[in-house]
Amino acid sequence: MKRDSRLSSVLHALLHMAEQDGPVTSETLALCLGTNPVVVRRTMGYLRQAGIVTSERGHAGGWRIHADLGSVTLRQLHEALGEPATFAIGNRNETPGCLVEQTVNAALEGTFAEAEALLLTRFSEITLADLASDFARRHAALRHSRNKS
Amino acid sequence: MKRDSRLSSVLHALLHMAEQDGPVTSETLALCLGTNPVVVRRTMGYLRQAGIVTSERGHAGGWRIHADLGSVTLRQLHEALGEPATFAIGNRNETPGCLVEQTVNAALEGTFAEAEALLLTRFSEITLADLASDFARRHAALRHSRNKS
DNA sequence: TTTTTCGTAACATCATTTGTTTCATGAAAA
DNA sequence: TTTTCATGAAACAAATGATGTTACGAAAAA
Repeated sequence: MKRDSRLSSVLHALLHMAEQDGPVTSETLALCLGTNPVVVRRTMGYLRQAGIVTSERGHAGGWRIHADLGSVTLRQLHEALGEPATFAIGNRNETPGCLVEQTVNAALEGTFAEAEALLLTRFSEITLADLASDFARRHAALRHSRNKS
Repeated sequence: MKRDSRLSSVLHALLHMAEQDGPVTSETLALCLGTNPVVVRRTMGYLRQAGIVTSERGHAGGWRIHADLGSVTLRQLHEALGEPATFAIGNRNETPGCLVEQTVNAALEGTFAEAEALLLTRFSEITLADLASDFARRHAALRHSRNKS
């Protein structure tokens, strides 16, 4: 199953951008992500529409975070990306005439809805600032283990 | 995103089989599901391997449920199907060298794991018997509303 | 005016599920 | 024994959707 990795991508990009003072180009981000600048523009475009980042053209242009790291949640990013389908498992037929299938759909939908609600709740509890401090912790731990060895 | 609808399919098939006394052919199930007999065999084959159904060839052959309806949970069916990926959202790179990406992955994986655990717990709480009685309730309600009108 | 960089459209590639064709095999009926 | 009905399985085709690529236009700064 091919998974939508855009949330993962934009998080990766945003944390790299958070480490920089100035704007970061699509080219640079594409190198970080191992992809293509056009894909970066396409994906980051959703975040621009949501007001989370800005972009500037020409010399010294690129992408900037246009929000406080502590105020941007994973849920906002997920919404900015258009709330892509959460589950890779689904009903065969969304509007069945068959009563048996309606029964099956209802059971599965209820269960998926519950799991999705939990996922979105957790997403709304995690900010970019949280991830940035996680990263700082990992970075420090790595330096420490390097010094020891 | 193309969703895996096999769990939905086998549930639909199993409930139809539960309504029948004798075996049900792949041909009949394919008509119920709006698909192809070969697809039915392919999918039901997983349930046979798990011992949930049996199949017989030749005249008066077909598929039978080989378990008590109350003892088969959605989780067992999900496992029988090979535990397909739950989420349509995932990490871009599963084994990143980049520490930023490791941080992002860890955060997402933890969240997804929690949501998946909830989903599997709910799956383990729902049996075929539950769905069958749901169906009976819907069926009765439909007959009632028909009589009134 | 040249270079840099984003914006966008159009198309190509790739992966995965689902559907289809085909033939072999086994079991029961004629 | 032959025919019919059914599954088993392999191989291939179609459809879908994310991702990658090419190409060109527009804007901003050197």
